[in-house]
Amino acid sequence: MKGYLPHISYDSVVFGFAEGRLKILIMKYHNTGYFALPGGFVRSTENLNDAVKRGLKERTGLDKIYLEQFYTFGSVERHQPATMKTILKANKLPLKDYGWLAERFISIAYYALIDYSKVNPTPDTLSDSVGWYEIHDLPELIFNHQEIVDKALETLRLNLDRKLIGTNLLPNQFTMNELQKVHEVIKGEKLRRSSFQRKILSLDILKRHEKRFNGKAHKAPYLYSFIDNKE
Amino acid sequence: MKGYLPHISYDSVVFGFAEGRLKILIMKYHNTGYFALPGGFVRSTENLNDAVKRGLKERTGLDKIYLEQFYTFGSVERHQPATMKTILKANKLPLKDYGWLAERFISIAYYALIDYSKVNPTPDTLSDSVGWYEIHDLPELIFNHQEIVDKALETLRLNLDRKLIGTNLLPNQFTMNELQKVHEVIKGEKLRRSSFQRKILSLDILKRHEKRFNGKAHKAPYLYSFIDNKE
DNA sequence: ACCTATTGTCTCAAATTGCTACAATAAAAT
DNA sequence: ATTTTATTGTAGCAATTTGAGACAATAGGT
Repeated sequence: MKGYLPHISYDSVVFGFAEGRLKILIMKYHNTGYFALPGGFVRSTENLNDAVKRGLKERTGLDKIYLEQFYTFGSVERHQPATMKTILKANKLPLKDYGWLAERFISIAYYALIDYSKVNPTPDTLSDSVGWYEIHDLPELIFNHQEIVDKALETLRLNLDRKLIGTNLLPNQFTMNELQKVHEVIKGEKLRRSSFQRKILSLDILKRHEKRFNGKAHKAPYLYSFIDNKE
Repeated sequence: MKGYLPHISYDSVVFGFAEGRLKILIMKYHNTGYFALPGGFVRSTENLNDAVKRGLKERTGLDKIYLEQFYTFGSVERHQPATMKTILKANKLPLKDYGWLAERFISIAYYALIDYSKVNPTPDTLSDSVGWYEIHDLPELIFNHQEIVDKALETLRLNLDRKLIGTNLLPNQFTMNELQKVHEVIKGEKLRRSSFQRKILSLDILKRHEKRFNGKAHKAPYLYSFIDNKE
């Protein structure tokens, strides 16, 4: 317990984009072979959203993260005390102090969109690694974490056009082609180059910068950045 | 405590449609003048979703309800122990047994869509009335319940076209005009009759029945019902 | 028999999207 | 220096969807 709200946790699906693929952060627990989403708990006098931000800062080193709550998982089937007891034992943590971790939790799930290149994945005390995994090639995850990932991707897909969030997965400046690839990998389908470009530009949310000369033997693309406020 | 998960509650925004208006169920607490959304708590071995269904069944008498979770509110500002203590005092409930109600709660919010004509609003032990209020003409609500209502309506608006849910607010059979009014009142804008009709019919989700003769001096409209499964 | 309000549907204009084509161009190849 | 190659920016037209109005059909009143 020690200052945290009992039975309440959060899980986060941290999306990054690299090598043309959509990736998420997965933790591996010490000496168990168990894989899980990064998660945490809420202090007794802490805002839920702040708790999640705090946890993400610890795991990624990033401060201002695009973050969205998408579902709260509250089924009793989620509760698998044996799994958590195995993890505690592998970490030599006494049940008397840490047994509360093996109780039932209702977990609020968030997804985050971050610039892959800026992240410095940092394990916590229970885990010996935090790493990037391609979203369609994940190891087996504990509890219902695979379900959480699936729902995160589904929600991201639905929100992609409504909110203008693809840019959160890219560096400050990016080419139209990179943005299109982000959209394609989230939607899981190829998009027409000319239609995509026309659509995005008509939204008036991008600022055009100088070209990027990348040494390739063809016309150099313009760089764009996302315009936040436009009054 | 007594078998419930501490610090966890749910709130429900129950939508109904009557007199061309969108309404929701609001409870009034005994002897206090406090108004609130219908809510409740989760038993230690109960699915979150089942807890909400159980509560709605008690308040409305309905069994199969269209229900959707839309957000979990976890800010500390929600916590206003003085308000809850006033309610307990007005109900002559001793703090020693019921003080847990005045602690901090993280609340999972759901909205429900129901057939207004089928509901039988039933108060619980703390409240002396449950009644329908037009969504844009609510009394002042406790805690952050107004924020919850606002977010429920916003989510309903976003889901209206994506999911095919307008029919859940109407009786089994309804006219195209009634369905259009439901859409208009949720979106907060007038819709074109011919475009609306064309759009809805093209979805192939409605079955046409006989006409409804309502004694008015004009052409009688067809009745429709929602088709669930179509293979 | 005519009038009135509403319904179901058609039509054409306007806007959006799908798809192809083509000139521009950065650097490698000749 | 010229040609070649891969990619980019954008124009143009077809196909589709949506907006807006019009009109015949009709249930019941006058």
